[in-house]
Amino acid sequence: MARGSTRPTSRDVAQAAGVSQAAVSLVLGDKWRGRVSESTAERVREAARELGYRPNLAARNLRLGRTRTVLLVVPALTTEFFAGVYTGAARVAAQHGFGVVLYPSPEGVGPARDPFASAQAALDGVIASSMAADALTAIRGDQLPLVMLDSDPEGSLGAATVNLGIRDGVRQVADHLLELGHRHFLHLAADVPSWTFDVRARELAARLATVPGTTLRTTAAPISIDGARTAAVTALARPGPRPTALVCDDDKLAAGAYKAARRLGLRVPDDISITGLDDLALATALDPELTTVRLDAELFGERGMEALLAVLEGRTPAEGDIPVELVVRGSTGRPAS
Amino acid sequence: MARGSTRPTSRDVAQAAGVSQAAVSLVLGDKWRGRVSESTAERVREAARELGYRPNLAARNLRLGRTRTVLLVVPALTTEFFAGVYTGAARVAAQHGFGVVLYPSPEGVGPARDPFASAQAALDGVIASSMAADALTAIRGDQLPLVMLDSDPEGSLGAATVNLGIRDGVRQVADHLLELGHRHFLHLAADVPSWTFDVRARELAARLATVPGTTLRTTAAPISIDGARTAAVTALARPGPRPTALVCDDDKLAAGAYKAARRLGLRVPDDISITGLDDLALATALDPELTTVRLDAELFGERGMEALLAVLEGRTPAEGDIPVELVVRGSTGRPAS
DNA sequence: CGAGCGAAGTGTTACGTATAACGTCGCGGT
DNA sequence: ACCGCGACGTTATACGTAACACTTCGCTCG
Repeated sequence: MARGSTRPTSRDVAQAAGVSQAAVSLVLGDKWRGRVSESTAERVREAARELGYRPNLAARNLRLGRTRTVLLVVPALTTEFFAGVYTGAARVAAQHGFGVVLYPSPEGVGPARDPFASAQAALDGVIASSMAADALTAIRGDQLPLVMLDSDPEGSLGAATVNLGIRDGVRQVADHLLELGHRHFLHLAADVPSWTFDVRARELAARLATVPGTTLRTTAAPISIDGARTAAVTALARPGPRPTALVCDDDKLAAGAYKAARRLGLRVPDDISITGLDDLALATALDPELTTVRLDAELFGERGMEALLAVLEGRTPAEGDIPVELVVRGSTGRPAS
Repeated sequence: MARGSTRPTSRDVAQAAGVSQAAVSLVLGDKWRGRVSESTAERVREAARELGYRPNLAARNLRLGRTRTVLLVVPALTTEFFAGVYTGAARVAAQHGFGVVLYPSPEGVGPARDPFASAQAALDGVIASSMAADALTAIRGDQLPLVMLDSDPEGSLGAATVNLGIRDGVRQVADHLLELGHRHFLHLAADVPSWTFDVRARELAARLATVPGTTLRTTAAPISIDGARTAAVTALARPGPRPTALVCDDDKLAAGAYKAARRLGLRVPDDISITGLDDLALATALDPELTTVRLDAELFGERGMEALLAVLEGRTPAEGDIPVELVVRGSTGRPAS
């Protein structure tokens, strides 16, 4: 189905309205006050409507060297978390006349070298979360303004960063469990090399190290419910004193931990306390409901977009982590002494 | 942080290599066989590398009138289902040298009129799922080749459609429950006006109508776990014979149904059988695991992309629904007679 | 009465690329 | 001696838009 004849251009509209192309551009660009009479303006608008004229954005982008469009790169679409990030970013963007386009960073989908090769045509900047280093340098090579979400402020090659208060969240989880009397911990860690997960491990270890008599073991698992289940079953079956608290890197891993506990005949929270991180819908679908750390994904997206706008306008982005909140539900309790 | 000086153009590369801009275009476009000597070609490539040259895609798009980029519009990012759709579409696209960009159709994020206003600059076509009718006509107005996912073949204004075998899936669910002996059904329906949900309702009603003595009630709920819980609690508490089978429009609604059952003191599946549709990770995180219909999201995405490529090349897209599969787990059983 | 000014436009150019059309040069064939 | 041709490039142009610089004309003001 070929594109009919060919799309009408502003020149076609001009001819139909009996004016010059420049006049059409002025009218449709809303810059005609005092330059074109109301009657001619209306004639132009009418002609445009008649022909079904749509400006060719490739041409406009070329002319203006700017697109009012931004790319949001997300690690994967497997959780609703990034849906929230997108929503927040899109809201702020819309307020400033910007659009947001998503690019899930491919994992096994073609070479990682061309995340934007295709889209870059229409981009003013990039917001990226947990991105491979080579892709990162590719963007920097493109000189595209870049904001990193939840990334190492040191290693981000000078790009602006916006971070959640993950460290604070992990500390709150640790404090909560310590207060309940737990001393033997298992950390179910995400099997993904990323700063945001490194921080979780470091902070948990650091906090527990301040309390004498605590033990901490760690096991890594892929971020999937069944991967987590397998890893947790193995780790919990190991000899030695069984941990009474299972700290998971995110809610999905926690869901796997529930399955592991069921399989081993352990009751939550009587035999073992479980915590997550994210506060997804999944958290309240579990039985008992999951004690977790609520991350405000939308606020995260908003702050990311605001930072990018700041960079685009030559300002310095705001600093400071986004606060998080411990949500205590039924999956944590006192350990059986 | 301004863009350094300004990006190097092909002309800059030409000057550095001591050739014309046309030669640069030929070499970098890999069309130089028999037109440029190997040594000059190498000199051009070297200069391009040196300057860090990247072609301006806006200019290229303008020149070629084509972008090798495609937009995937998804209704929301709240489930992993569309992650699979994207993965499949991107895989096929990559094999054909195309890229895919995502656009979550905004719900309350700015006017619905500009889903692509921003991105359209760089698009050859659109794959869209459950799209509002006005946005649909907007695309058609843009003359952009369009493939609709899971949409009414009749009402799609002549656009190509690729559909899952939802009807077949619903019929399998109904058959399974009827076979177990259920006669009193509650349909927990998604509160979203969309063909894909209409079909579920129609097919379920049609199938049950063929068996004398069955009853079917319906209640609508927003697609969220807690929205579904509320709706299900209300519906199940209504007077009259309590349904023994609860058919949910998707897995997320089913998770809400579990919560409702817990709240009402009903055991699954002894007191009530529950079914979902999607087979998300959520399905096996529930206790007992959910009987549901597995949709092959990746295959769905692949078929969608293949259809769009067919349209772009003037071919006729393949026909036929994508098969689905009933997965029986622990959430369905015989009703207490 | 002429300078000046605002309204209402138009002519032209540039953005960076891809490619069709055009040169030039040396050499082999007749 | 001259034509033709392949190798190696270059020149020129168009894609559709936005915006700068300019023109024309009727009026007002000093």
